[in-house]
Amino acid sequence: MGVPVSSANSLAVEDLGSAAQRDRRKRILDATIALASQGGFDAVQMRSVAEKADVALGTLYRYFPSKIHLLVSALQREFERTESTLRERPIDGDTTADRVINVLKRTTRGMQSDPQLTEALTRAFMFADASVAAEIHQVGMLLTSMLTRVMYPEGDHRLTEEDVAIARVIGDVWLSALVGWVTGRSSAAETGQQIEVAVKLLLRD
Amino acid sequence: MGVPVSSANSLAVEDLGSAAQRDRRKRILDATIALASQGGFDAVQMRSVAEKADVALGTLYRYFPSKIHLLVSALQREFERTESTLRERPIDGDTTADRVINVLKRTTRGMQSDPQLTEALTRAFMFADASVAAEIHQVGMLLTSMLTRVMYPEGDHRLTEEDVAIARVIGDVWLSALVGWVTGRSSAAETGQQIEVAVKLLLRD
DNA sequence: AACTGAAGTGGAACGTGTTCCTATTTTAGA
DNA sequence: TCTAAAATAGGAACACGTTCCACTTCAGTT
Repeated sequence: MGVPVSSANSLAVEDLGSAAQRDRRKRILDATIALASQGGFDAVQMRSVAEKADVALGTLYRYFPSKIHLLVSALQREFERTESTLRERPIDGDTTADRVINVLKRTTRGMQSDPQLTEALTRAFMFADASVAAEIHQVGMLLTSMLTRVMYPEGDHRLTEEDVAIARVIGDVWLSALVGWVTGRSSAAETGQQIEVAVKLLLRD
Repeated sequence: MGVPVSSANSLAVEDLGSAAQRDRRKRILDATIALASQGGFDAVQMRSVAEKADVALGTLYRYFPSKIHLLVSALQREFERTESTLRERPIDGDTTADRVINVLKRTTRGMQSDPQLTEALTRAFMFADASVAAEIHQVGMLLTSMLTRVMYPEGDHRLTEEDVAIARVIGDVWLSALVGWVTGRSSAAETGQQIEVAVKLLLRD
């Protein structure tokens, strides 16, 4: 058992020994983002990704066992970036609710500025089946922890179960709102509204 | 332009003139449910559905323009059944929260008793893109109205915007929980728990 | 009863995700 | 340095969603 959890799934960065391999992985994800950004989910075709990343199709599948794994991994990388950006700058807003709303709206605006990319990543996330559970779980944790940190920026706050539950519910609403926006059911404004209402319902302190 | 809205989408029951057509539509949805129930999303193959429904592939596509439309329409029919069953029997529970929790848990249990079918329908619903917006919207409305009715069983209650917002949030959480269960990220017990916590947070009266 | 357009049949064909195979290159260890 | 194993390249082949086409059947009109 030298190989960890990810053996059955995407090759995580930690699993990759050589610099060349890390570079290949990066090239693949870059190509994925570029194609998604330009043409959305349908434009991310495995042959195109392979070609753009200058990698054989078989190699692509060795790194990411399916299109969904690939896209969810891309989402994960993007999300980690967002999260670390967020970690740096202070969060403005007096109340807990305000801070959460600010952060979510800012993040949502960011995603809406690249609709095709958001469509691709969101749909992959939602379509993922059990085989992608590990990656999905990662993203879910990241989202929840991002939210709890925004709720309680002081590092010393001890999270109750209720805090975590609230963060989870907010995350759920955010995802639903995003799906609604991606599928053209709701406008950007409505999406923001939807999140704001939910947060205010949940965080009335 | 004799054909209404649904021209670009699935043929709704109302659009179908002859009894033979209504019957074909029914056969197709029955076949879909049967296949989904047996093998989930992947087992619902358009050729199999056509064969099982005793209909040509082209005809299947005339009735439902894509696999996703087909599955979402099946979901809609199932959901309407659930809803009308629910409408008959009285809802037990003293508080609003209790009633909502009871109904959601009962419904969830029902879905969990046929995991493959639930997987197929849920994934189709989540994967749907803009072209299925009409059908998805229908289902969303049905869910929200089902929830508000459970919240206020007396017909005379006047719904506030907040009531509707709460119903929507609960619906979002329910969907997320379902997706989590379908993808093996959470157990049936956790799913119930998740819903219960959210409802209690939102309906503390 | 014959005519006409819509609906249905049967099946070929195409695109893209996925798998698989062989030859070549790279890497690690002796 | 040499060699075996692992990784990659290149690409054929397969599966299933989707499209398309030629033909037949059906329903309504004259």
